[in-house]
Amino acid sequence: MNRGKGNVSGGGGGGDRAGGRGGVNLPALRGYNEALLLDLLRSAGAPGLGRAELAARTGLTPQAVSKITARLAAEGLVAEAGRGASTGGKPRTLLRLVPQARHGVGVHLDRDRIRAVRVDLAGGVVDEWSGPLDFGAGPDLVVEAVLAAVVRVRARGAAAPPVGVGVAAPGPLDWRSGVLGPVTGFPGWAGFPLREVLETRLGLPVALDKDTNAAVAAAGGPGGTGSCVYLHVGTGLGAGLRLDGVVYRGARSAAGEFGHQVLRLDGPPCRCGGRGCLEVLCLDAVARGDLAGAARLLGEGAANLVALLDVDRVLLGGRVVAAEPCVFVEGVRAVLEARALTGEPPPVGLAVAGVAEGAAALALGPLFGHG
Amino acid sequence: MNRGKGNVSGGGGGGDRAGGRGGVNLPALRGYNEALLLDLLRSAGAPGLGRAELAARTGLTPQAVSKITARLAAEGLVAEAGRGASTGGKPRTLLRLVPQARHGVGVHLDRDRIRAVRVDLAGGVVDEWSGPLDFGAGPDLVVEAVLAAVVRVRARGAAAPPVGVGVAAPGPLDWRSGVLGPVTGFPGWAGFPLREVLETRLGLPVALDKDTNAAVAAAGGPGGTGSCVYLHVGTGLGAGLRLDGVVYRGARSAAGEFGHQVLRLDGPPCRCGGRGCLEVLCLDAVARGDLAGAARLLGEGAANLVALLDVDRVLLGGRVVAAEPCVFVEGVRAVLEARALTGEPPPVGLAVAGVAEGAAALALGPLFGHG
DNA sequence: CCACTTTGGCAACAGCGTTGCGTAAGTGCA
DNA sequence: TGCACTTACGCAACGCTGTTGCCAAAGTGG
Repeated sequence: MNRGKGNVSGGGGGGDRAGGRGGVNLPALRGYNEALLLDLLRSAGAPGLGRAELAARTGLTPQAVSKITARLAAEGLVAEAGRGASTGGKPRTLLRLVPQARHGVGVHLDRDRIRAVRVDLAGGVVDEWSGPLDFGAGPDLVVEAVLAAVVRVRARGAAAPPVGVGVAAPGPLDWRSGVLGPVTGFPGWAGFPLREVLETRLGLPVALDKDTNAAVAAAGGPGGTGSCVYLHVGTGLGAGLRLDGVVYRGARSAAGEFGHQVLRLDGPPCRCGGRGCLEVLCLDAVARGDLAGAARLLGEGAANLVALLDVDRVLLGGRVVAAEPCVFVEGVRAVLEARALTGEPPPVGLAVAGVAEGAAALALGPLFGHG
Repeated sequence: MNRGKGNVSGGGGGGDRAGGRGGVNLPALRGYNEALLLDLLRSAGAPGLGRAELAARTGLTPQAVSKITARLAAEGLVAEAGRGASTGGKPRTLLRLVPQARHGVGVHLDRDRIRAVRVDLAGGVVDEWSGPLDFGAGPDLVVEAVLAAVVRVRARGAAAPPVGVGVAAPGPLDWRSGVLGPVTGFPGWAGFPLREVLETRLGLPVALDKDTNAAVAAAGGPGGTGSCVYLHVGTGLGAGLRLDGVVYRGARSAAGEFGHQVLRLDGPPCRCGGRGCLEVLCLDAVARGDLAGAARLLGEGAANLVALLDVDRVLLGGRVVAAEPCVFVEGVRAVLEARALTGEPPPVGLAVAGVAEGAAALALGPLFGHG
């Protein structure tokens, strides 16, 4: 292992990922530093960064940065982009990411639709396609649908193949093994090794994750280091957690069960067996047409979560939210404001990027050292 | 930076810790791999591990492991410990950690007591001392008390100084800067740079953290990789989170506010301004003498948390729990059992190691690459 | 016009894990 | 008892990493 030679994605640590951390050898170190610089350049965005600035941020010497960026430039991932203002000496020659150098594909499997996007390294959508889907039709048909969707957005001709394909599916699923669980309403999926099947059929690395996790991966934007939660209100309630910049999935990939927190002991019974779960209360309010009330309830749940995890930002999404975005954003914000323990509550916003974009971001993750 | 030469603690990544990740150079790589092997040997415990086994677990070559362990042996951190059983060839010569090679000191500042321990590398308590403390007497007196406590447990004579000193204090406090916040009941502490002051006075690295974080760091035991929560019931309610093996502190070091989750909308008012917080409900039950009811309420809050974070293990501690441990463990366990969404609920136990031991573990963290 | 600052490349270097190969020390079978 | 085989592990040479020393380029400011 750790024979990564010439490929940027070779970094990350090596070793078996079962259990503890792996050892680091020189190819892994090289890959890590390359990914680190790529990540910094991606975060920096348009104007670009000078080599000296990269050196200061990473703690590497300017000479090392020059060597590494030269390798990245040789691979076409990085290019010079004019000069910056002088600070009393020679002006820095700016470097920027070349977004078109590589691509990633993301696929969102919803219960009744499929959407696929192809994104460049900057996260911009280059191509997209969506169509109907019957998730309940079972693995075989859905696999074919995914393959067809990937073909539709995949670059044709001589262009390089995508770095990887990210697939976002309804939970529960085991992220480590890539195997689906008993999806609510579609128990027939339980135990299907979707990631493995897709990797074989596509011949590409596949990242399979829950839709909420994909959403929060995209929502965070590139290179985010803070903590952020995505709250989804649709058929059910779910949460995606990005803690200290990385998606948190929990010991058994089951983290994010946000809807079954009890908000009202002795409240109405929930399908989970409990009573007074946020999901029951919130969806009941939605069914009654009381969106403001639903938003307040969602806010209470969000406030519990904000207090526990001290997050930077709260993002909302899902079909119910999309119907009346402002009502939900304002309702949640008001509750967070009222329940803030100290200081400012975290800002509340709408998840702008889609789930498919998030899945693509997960597929590109290893390139930037987030895999 | 990154000039670590000959010192094991030099690893970890280097670079400024503000913002993103740092770059890795050769000294940092060396330190990382040394810490990794030390961590594996610590986790392995008594019988020891062979070099070949270390190589298999890390992904490094056997030759690299031999070189690294030779360096560690030269520093006295590792020693050979007999031979293992043969598996068809030459039997492996076992290596084990030398617990006495280094020490760490942990100090627990409670509201009315101070306790200090000295632990060896295996986490075993070598020396301990405790005495009364008036945390409200203010920073100056408490700093003197800490210094005195460290002197009492510190190894005398020619022994090497401790690797570091960990201090656990009531929150809120800012872990990154080492500055205390407005501690509940003792607002005079707000803004006091305890870590900096102690580092100057002691001449040793100091790790300052919330008591709940220290508790969960110890509770996890050495080298844990799963997710674990520690729930504290004392004057208030608090939680320490260890997610994927590392202590999670949140964006502003405020994570773990477990007591102010709303369990009963329109319940009794709480000092935080909300209504029906777990803390109010639970402590009211305690005040009424209804410990079983308090345990059930704690269980409901724990179940919310378990569902959200998918933790492996739940640990209980604090004076209220200590009064009737079995009632709380059984009560929480019963609720988790009833509210388990799928599969087995995580086991519930008592936090056996103390907070001071956890503080010491935080001080030893950098040695094992957990800093 | 010149001193100064800052950027960034070339070449030699120290140090990391890796490769190739030899030796030590067991097991298993005839 | 003898021999083939397996496994563990060290020595020496090596390739590749980031680092250091030095120098050219390209600005600013008096």
